[in-house]
Amino acid sequence: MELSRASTVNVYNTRGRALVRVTITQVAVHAGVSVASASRALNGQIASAKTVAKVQQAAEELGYVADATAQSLKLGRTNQLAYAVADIGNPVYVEMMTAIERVVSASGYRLVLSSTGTSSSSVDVVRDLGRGYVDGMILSPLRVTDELLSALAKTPTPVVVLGRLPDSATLDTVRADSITAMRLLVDHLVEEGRGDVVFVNGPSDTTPGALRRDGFAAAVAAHPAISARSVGADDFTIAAGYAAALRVLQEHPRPDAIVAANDLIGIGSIQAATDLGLTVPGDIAITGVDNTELAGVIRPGLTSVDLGAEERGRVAAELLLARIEEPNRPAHTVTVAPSLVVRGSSRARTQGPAVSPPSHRTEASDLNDERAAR
Amino acid sequence: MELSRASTVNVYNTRGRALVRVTITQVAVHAGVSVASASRALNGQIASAKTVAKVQQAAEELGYVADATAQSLKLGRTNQLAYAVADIGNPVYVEMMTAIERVVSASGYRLVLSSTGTSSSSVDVVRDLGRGYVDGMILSPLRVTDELLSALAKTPTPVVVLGRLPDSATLDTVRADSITAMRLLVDHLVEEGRGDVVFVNGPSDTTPGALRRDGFAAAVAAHPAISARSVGADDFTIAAGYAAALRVLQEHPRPDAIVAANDLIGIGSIQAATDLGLTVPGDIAITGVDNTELAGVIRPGLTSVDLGAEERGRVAAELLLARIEEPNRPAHTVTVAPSLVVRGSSRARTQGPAVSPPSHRTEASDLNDERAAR
DNA sequence: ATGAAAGCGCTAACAA
DNA sequence: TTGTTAGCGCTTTCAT
Repeated sequence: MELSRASTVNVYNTRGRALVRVTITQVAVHAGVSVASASRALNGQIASAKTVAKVQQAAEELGYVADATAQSLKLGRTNQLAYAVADIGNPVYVEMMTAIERVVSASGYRLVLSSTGTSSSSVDVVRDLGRGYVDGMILSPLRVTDELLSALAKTPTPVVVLGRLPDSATLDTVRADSITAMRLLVDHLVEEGRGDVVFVNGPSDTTPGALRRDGFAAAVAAHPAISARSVGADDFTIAAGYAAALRVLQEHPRPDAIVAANDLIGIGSIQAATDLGLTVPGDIAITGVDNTELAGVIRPGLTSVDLGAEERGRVAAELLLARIEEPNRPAHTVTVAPSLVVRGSSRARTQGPAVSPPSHRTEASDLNDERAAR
Repeated sequence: MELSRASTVNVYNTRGRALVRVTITQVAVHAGVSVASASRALNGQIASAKTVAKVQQAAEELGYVADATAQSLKLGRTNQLAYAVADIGNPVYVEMMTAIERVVSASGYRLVLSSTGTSSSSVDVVRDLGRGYVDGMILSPLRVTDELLSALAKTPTPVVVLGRLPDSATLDTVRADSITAMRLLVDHLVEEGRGDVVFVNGPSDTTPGALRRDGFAAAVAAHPAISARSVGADDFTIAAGYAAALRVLQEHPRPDAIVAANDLIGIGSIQAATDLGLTVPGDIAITGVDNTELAGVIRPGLTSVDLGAEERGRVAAELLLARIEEPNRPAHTVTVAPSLVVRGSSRARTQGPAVSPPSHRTEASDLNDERAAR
């Protein structure tokens, strides 16, 4: 094992730790009953009070905990569900995870998070989770390939997909409505008097990238008077958004609005504009997508369209629980409606610095900003 | 199942999905061999080429995947490790997770993330993971209680703790050096001519909160000439930091420096100062802890002390792998040295807006800013 | 090289 | 109410 030269390492004697696993057989022997009685006593099945007492004391004394793999093998379920997501660095996925966790833990499941991004592909993750580690999984794939669809079709484990799938795939799915979302943003900018809009996308070979690009194209088509085009950032991150926006803002003529494909790109765009000495929204209006907490925290506040991450997570979890309960039920596709949240970054006039807490859409202080959509 | 009124729901017919799990027995029958031969063929044990071919084809045709729980029960290991963390919304934990994942996946383990924050306590998580779901775990507890120490002592699963433990606990541990970290920050601020410093802590009943508070107190004790005090934010978040800083900055006399207990509180403090019409660093210098990506992204850049999250994660993973391999080895405590990263938020004079990409400490553009520590 | 059989730790059906 | 026993799916001796 290599350790950094900068580190200090101390070594202590290991106390005698109980690295051995105590089994139910040992508990039964210790309590003077059969393993069946021990199992029943431990699981609240019918057993005499005397037996229960003896077994519980024996279990306590020996530090018994039931082995999860043996229990799972016998019972055919693990009481574990997985949320598999590519990019846990994006706050919107953390928000979804929190919503999912709330629902599944209320139903007695533990949620484990599988990060598909780093070393393994989503296909590997689906295959692996399909081996019985979990009773069901919620998948947020960044790219939907034929290989992934085939893995999804083959896995015996119930799956719910967050994101768009081809119509041919009849799986439970929860989707955002990118078309409406982009229309809300473009309509808003046009209302605010912007006429030269650039869409700063993430990678367009990802599902969200393709959908938001198409949504933007459809939205601007409804406004023949404005000028619009798209560029791509390398990633859905602040740094990539910064780099892409820097290029866009140094062109001539400079656009008067940037529609970023997500909040991170939008925040990078605000920083780029500020570093170029431009004012937001005076010189340039900037909007994001996802309405993450950061959008309310940055100055100026980032106008963003809320894709309902919390609701999508919650619904996905509910669909998964329903499918586990009834494996052959028809597949559902749920589309969650977006809503626009207008903040300072896209208004026609700048407001003076006001003392108000950074707000998120769930906070009352934000309600003034919010506009209903659809 | 309840669905939001705003949502659209479509229902399709379910294609006949293979919800049944195919076992190795079925593969063996299909291939015309015994289960033992099938197992050997599948696992690369000695078997004739003919047998291997037959078995592999049968497995392919039937879509066989070995059941994880049965395999785990038989082999006594799961090939899974867990990272249990309270607050996955904090980017520093994501950074650690990424480092951990890199190490463990190189050794053939899958990493699962257990979020201890939301519904269950860390004690529950330790107990649950100790049931055999995983071969080992890395724990980042926010609070170290006697109950947690007792659960840690009892679990048969190898554990590495990220954070400080009482000296009586002889477990593998990886720690940051809060004392040195806070000293680096305070020394830097004094050098820059600041003389009235407020420490905006997170909850001081957490381990990081207590350590950073003590570190700050020790650091200011070395500078009798400056005035210093501490206040507490409700949480290690941007919003809580904003609220706490707002209070501090409205007092008279106003301090000329804020030392925030982490970057999120520091960013909230910058926003609060800006919203009050103060300039950073002109009117007030602000520093953070953790050197997360956000510190390089915000304007002005947030001076921060890097606690070595990447290294701590990597070392923790290495310690865990070493312990799994050799369960009775002596316990190691590794302390990772901090380093100061100076950015615009704490300099004596403000620099004009410069066009440079948002930088993180790993990027070359940041090297100019960085000062070696220790 | 292959097959029969034991057994990982647990729960549940059946008998007593 | 309790104990005996089968068996979840897999790997691995042990014979052959």
